[in-house]
Amino acid sequence: MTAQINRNRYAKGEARREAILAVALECFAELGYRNTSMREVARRAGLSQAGLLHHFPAKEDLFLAVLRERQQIDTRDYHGEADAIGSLIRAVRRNATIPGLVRLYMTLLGEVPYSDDAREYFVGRYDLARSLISREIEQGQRDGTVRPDLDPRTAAQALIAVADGMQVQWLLDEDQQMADAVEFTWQLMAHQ
Amino acid sequence: MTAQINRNRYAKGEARREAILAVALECFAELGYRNTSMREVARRAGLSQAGLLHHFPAKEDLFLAVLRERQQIDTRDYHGEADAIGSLIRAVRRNATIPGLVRLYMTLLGEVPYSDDAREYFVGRYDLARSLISREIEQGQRDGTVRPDLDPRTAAQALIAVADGMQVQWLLDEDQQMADAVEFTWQLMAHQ
DNA sequence: GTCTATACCGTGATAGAC
DNA sequence: GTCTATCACGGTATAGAC
Repeated sequence: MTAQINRNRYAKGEARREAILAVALECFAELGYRNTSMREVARRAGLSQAGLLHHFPAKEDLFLAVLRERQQIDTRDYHGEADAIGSLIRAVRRNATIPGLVRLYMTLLGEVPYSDDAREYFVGRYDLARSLISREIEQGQRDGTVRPDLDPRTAAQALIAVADGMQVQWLLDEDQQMADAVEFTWQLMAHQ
Repeated sequence: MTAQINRNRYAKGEARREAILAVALECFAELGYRNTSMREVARRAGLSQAGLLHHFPAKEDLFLAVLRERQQIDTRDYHGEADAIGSLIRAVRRNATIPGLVRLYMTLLGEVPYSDDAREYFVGRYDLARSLISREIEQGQRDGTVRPDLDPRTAAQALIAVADGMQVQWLLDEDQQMADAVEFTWQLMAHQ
């Protein structure tokens, strides 16, 4: 990327791109992917539809860019924390406080069967989470804080699954305490 | 509905409707909801687009009909079984063998944030599952087969969440043993 | 109940001027 | 980089024959 060589040359274009991306994320979360038109994104971003297409040649590209942005956030969140399971629980708890975020997540999930980009995003995300969490479970088993009879990989899968599944239930009824259910499951895995 | 008064009068129309519905379900599972056109459904069902519109005036109506059909199947499956948790695990295991079914499920879930019909369907589905499963957990606690310190409702939520969450992971990688993860979680809840 | 034909409008996408 | 103009397609709708 030449952006670092001469930042000013692309600064304006980059700023535009970022602004569009923020609008797109807002639209996807608010209206859903399929109910969001390029014209609406363009309107909210203050340029014409063709102007928008200069930055993102296809709607799919907008979708992809949103995915990539989220991936950066995820990776940073996970790597910044030594405590993968704690950060999973905290992330779930935090998600409930950010309007539209869980909606967006569900929208992205709904695209998985039909978009290779969406699949790629989630595969990477899950691989990372699974390996970090199962490693932590193994460590817990060595420390005697986690039941020694658990298969670390299955346990990690189950923990992540609870987090995802509870987002669905929360979306249907915001009274559902999604983080509590994840913590509950994690405590079941604790040494007896 | 007058269908019961004189069945023959509507038998042909009903058969057509059912055939269309089967095609629509196939299309949604294969192509996704948003990639399925009314014209394509009509083509596969062997009638014209206008003919299709006679039975289902809007695409949303097709979607709704698919939901209702699934709801019937679900209700029958759950009520036919005394063993709600066992039937949950069996359902998850069976889902992996029916092509497109998990895809369809994800597609429907993806519509939740934007379709009242989809929300209504899932709310009813989860309420039923949660109450049946939590009741069974309470019974297990009385029988001494389930840990007495568990909150039955939270445990039921977590079990359902694992089932849903594992479908996501399975969609990304069919090697994931989704039913095993549900069983694993259920065994964590067993009396120690 | 089903067809053909036709039309309206919103959508994603392209071409080419500035 | 942004625009106008234009396109083809899809969801929806209607009229009218059979």
